[in-house]
Amino acid sequence: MPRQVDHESRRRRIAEAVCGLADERGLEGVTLRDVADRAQVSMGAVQRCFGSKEEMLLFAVGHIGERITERVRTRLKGSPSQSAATALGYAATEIALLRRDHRAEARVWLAFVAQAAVSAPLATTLRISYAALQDLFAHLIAEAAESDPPGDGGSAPVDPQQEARALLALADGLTTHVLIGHLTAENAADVLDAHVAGLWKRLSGTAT
Amino acid sequence: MPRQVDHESRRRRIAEAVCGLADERGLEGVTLRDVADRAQVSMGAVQRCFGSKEEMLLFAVGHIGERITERVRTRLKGSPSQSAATALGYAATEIALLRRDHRAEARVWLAFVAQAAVSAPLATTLRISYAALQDLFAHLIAEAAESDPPGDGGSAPVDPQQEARALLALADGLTTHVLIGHLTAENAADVLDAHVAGLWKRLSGTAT
DNA sequence: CACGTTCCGATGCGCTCGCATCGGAACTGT
DNA sequence: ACAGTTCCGATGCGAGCGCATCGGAACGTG
Repeated sequence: MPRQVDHESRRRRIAEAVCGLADERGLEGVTLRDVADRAQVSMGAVQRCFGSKEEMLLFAVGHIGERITERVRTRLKGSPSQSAATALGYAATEIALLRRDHRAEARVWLAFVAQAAVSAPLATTLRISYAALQDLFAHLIAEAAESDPPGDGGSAPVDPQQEARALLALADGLTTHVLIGHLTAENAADVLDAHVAGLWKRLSGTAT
Repeated sequence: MPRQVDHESRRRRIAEAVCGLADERGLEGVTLRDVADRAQVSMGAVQRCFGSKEEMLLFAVGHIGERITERVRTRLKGSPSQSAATALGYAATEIALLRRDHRAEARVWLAFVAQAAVSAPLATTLRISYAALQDLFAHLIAEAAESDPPGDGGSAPVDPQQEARALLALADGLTTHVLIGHLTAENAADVLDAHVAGLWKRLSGTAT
């Protein structure tokens, strides 16, 4: 068993290179040669790690998806004591990738999403991440709902899944609008905060 | 003044071809040759109409942007008698491009949005459409607010611009999630309806 | 220490791309 | 009719792409 190489770490490094290029020039600007250059490996190495360009992109999108999901999860675990509402706000802000240092991730994610609209395998990979995030949010909302039940009327039958869908879509839309410069990051943060506040109010009952 | 050709209509035809291809294969799949084929003109004609590929894409995105905005405007003018809330709901549904026959437009739009994240001129063009839509929504919301003022407390200082931003972002996010198959069109419609209903309730006062 | 296996950097191939070029068709004004 | 202008279809070019190929370097094993 001769010379062995840690394929997995190399694949991850290549994925990072893919993301860097996709951030700067869009998905169309991602070529095998440039990826190899940026990852400081030769083209041959890239070809050995991935059977084709598509396989490489698929791995990259899965990689970044995991990274985002993991960051949200970490954010939640890191501060379990605070109220569910606060946690929800943080998580939503995190998912909206509003911080400047996450702008790159957002651009890459958007590029993949657009491509997924015409590529079935890519769409499948993306759905995994979205499903994970939606579930995460839904559980968080359900938890908040039962830890702080409606005051009296018990009127609003808040559906955690539905609310999670809304929150996720809103965060995604806001991120997109910030990326193309239609909104500022503050605009988006305000909208998101207001939405979370509204959700929180509905959870804790209709009373003021 | 020799042979004259209706450049404008030709440009529009070419733009339609661009959209058709972008819908089927994504923006990367749009080549001058294929565009010419689909538009039933020669490559030379395309090159004469547009100085470069980028210019062609820019025109195409402006074209489809106008088409969407115009459709929403028409939808509103067509039924001016109904309540502002109902109109808002219709407009939002329209903008979310949820109907199956608008799926193509949605895919094309998404492709351009993603590209705009790394292309300044494209972003500028897109912002025009988004600004128009946001203003449209904001005016509609403001109108609804004054035609149906808060019942008593007059507490909630609903900001039309902010609400318009939220609605637009939510619609965009939902459209995206439907496109990649994370949500069904019904899911999205439900979420959108619920959001509009919530907004309406906030407009007409905090009372049940 | 040689052998066998695994790995990869360099190179080449076939293809497609956007764009430039140009000769002739199409058409109007005289 | 004919000259002048506008238009466009065909063709060529250089560049860049993804992928296949292969000879040799690197390294565990007997």
